[in-house]
Amino acid sequence: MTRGKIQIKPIENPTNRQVTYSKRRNGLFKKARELTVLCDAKVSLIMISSTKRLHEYISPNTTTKEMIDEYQKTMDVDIWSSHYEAMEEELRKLKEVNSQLRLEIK
Amino acid sequence: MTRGKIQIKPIENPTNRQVTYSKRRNGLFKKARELTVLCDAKVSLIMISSTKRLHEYISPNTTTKEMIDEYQKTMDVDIWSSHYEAMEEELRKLKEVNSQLRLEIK
DNA sequence: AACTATTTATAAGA
DNA sequence: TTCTTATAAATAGTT
Repeated sequence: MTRGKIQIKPIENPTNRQVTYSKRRNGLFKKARELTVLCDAKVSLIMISSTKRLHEYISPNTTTKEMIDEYQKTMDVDIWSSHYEAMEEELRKLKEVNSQLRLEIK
Repeated sequence: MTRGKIQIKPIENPTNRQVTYSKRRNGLFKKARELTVLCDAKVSLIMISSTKRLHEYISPNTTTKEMIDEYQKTMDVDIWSSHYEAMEEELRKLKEVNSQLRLEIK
């Protein structure tokens, strides 16, 4: 981009990669903030670096949960379902035990 | 920014607002893609326009759910809990019935 | 962290 | 919506 155009390909050197990540992360945050204000938009932006650090931006007029709910509704996917699985298993077992107990009473 | 610098404040004219939204949304997508490739990062970007349209970018090496799980872990919030309420109530009732049945057996 | 030469993004106009 | 282009903004390489 400057001092010579770059190719969009993985930066091998870890230090350079981290520096570029920091610079561009800030650039992305700024753009997200501007979009929010200029266009009355809602933006959720979550970034995880190659060193596993997490950074997020969320528009002031919303919440991350609200954005995810909206995403789920619009994309017609059920992002919560896997979280129900353990609970469903517990429910199933309780019902089974319950049936057994009723049989014993008879 | 061009043909004169702009102020970062709400665009009142709905048509202009929509045009700017489209342009900047594409800009943000491009930056998100570049960050992913250059820095081996994971990016989740969800945008909702003032006209309630939703657009998203998710890095190819992850999923929206994985990003949300990571967010939750890092931020130490429980974004799922409100989704469990009905199930928790059902579990509570089943356990109660279960206890009653055990009492009857005795 | 700062600097700056360039590239990139984009506002307004067509 | 899509293209153009003058200008503002972002940023890669350097210090």
